[in-house]
Amino acid sequence: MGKPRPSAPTISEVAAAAGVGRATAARTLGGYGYVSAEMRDRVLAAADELGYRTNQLARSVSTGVSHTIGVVVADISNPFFGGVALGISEVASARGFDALVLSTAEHLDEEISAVNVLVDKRVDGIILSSAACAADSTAHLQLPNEQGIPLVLLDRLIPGLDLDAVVIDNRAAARHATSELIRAGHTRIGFIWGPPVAGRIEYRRELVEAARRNLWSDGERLAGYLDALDDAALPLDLDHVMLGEKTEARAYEAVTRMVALDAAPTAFFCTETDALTGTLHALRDAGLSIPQQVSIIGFDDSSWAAVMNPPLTMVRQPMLELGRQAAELLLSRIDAAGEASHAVQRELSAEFVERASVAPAPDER
Amino acid sequence: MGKPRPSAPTISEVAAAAGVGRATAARTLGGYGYVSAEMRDRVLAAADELGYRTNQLARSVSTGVSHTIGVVVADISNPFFGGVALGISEVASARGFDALVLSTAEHLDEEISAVNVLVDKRVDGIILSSAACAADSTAHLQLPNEQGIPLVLLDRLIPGLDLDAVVIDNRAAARHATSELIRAGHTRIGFIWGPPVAGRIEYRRELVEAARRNLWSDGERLAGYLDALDDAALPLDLDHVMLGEKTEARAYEAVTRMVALDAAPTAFFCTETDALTGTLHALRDAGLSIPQQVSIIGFDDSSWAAVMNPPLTMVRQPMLELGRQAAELLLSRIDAAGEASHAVQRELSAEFVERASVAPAPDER
DNA sequence: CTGTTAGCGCATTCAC
DNA sequence: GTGAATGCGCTAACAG
Repeated sequence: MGKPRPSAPTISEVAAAAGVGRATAARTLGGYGYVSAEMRDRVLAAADELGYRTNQLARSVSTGVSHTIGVVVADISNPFFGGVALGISEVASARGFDALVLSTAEHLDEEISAVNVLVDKRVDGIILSSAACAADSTAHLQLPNEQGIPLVLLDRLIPGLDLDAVVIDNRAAARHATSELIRAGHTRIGFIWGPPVAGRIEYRRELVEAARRNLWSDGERLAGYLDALDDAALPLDLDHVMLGEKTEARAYEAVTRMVALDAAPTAFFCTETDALTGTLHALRDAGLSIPQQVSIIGFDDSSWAAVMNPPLTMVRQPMLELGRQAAELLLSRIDAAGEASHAVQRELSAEFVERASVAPAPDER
Repeated sequence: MGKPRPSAPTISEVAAAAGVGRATAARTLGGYGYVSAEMRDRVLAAADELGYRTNQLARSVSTGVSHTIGVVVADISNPFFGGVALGISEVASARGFDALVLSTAEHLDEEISAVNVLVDKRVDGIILSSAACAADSTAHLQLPNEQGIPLVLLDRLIPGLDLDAVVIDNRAAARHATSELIRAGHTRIGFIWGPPVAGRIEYRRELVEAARRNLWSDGERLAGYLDALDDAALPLDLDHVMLGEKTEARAYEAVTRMVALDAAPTAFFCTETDALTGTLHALRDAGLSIPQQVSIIGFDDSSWAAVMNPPLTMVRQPMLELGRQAAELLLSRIDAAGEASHAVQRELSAEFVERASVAPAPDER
């Protein structure tokens, strides 16, 4: 037993010091059961005399409740997940729960080990934003439930699975944004941040297929873009959708390539912050001005977007609310403790923030 | 004993199923002590037959080690702390530790209760960015050490206390940024994000005093600004430093007021993102162009800064590295387990990222 | 109301 | 090598 700690007084020591039985000390210190006022005072006095602090770990193994929830996201430094994490901890801590947060860098194997760690640490529940897409490779998402630990999916659904989830209506948001561009007269709209496929894609069907094999949220945004095109009976130009690795640098390249096309897009819809900054960079280097020559709409509003020149029209996601609702749902599951009931899926809607980066399409050149 | 869990097999059950003693099962499952190959195989087989998972909580109460560290910051949704948190979890998880992260909203009472929670949950160490400034109100920072739990301060020092810490050289960074403005010919430089004092301030001494009663990092940045002014023998104009609540809205008001002055600043140094966006807003509404009419330097570089018009010159803080080093220091303390040795204070330096928002001061009007 | 006693799941000492 | 026995700090029946 390696116990290097300076000692940390136990309940027994407090009981001894107060001259009462362990149970009495345990009751007053644990705040349960009956105990007379004077006994309590003696115990309390002895307790803070010795500097007693409850060992929650020991309590947890005894009660089976850790008052800790697990949160697994791709990247806690991403403002989106940061906002979500804050929302979660707000409601969790108000109810006496703390969050163990793990980042997976979007790697499935890290996600799997994160879930294992959380289960082993006996968290009372898990909120997880999965990188898994296909319904295969999702065995780790079953594990918690098998162990009686509620799990709620965050921001990304897994099509085949019937699990609790709280997400954003990405598809509707993307459809709306794209249609706003169309309404302004644009017919050639670049979609930045496509599915990360390697080769070239020839048919729409392949595109949809590729999207479906990736992050749910990304796929939904692409679907919304396609919806809007269909609504307006506009053709899909595969040269106008970015494919490949999702980095700012690749977005830059993609946009640079697109603006050199004969049928260059006159507007861009960027589905993530890095996609947007890459696009902005490319547009500047190409000498194109916003919104006179090209219109633009981004995703993930930030205080920066409002101070740009021009202020950028954005799709704002309710990150805090997403976190809060996920936490509330999870806590209600924890309260219900195993009572079966089918999966709940909540969908929050994103807000369209209109500013000044969308203008009527320029005349055809 | 409320144990609603579907059962979770224990080491004893595995031992029984494998037909060996508990200890043998414990040894192979715990990976310690001697055990013959065939016994091990039997145990392992029984283990995954039953779906055995180690109860780390129970192990922790037994060993006194939880393999969990606590991280307490003001706001996990702030990209700065998000970056720090990522850095921490990178090195922590590589060593088998997970992070319990708590946000305090810069409230001292929440910070205190956060520390208590962490101590009670028996984390192996704590990394904390404190809102405490004066050396009073810091009793909670002693608690962990008394309990044998290492604590390392992050980003903010507490002047009176001799604790481990990893910080940024805010003063030097601010001094450098300000001096760059001076070098460009500016003599009236606005400092946005001052100490949050209520009334009016008449003397430099009061200003320094007010800063000292607040966040260490903020005070250092102000000190660096003052240093640069002194270096150049420039007078301090108290009307050029923002006082009051630190919000984007107040920054907007402060800048709006400053640009209306007879002796209006021709440059601004903004020490935080919200201060910067507030300033940018105010400048735009005042019809002032950057950098022709006013130069500007911000703190906390972001990918947005590079795509602004003009690209903004910024002070970039090594957030990830700050987190990594704090975690490394903490883990080394955990390894050392109580061996006394005096406090280590590491100081990382911020990087000055020169872009295009600083230009020579316009001619005096 | 109080104290005795028996767990919780795992680690660890010590005879066999 | 192996397994019985004891302990970690706390909760929780159960008598008194």
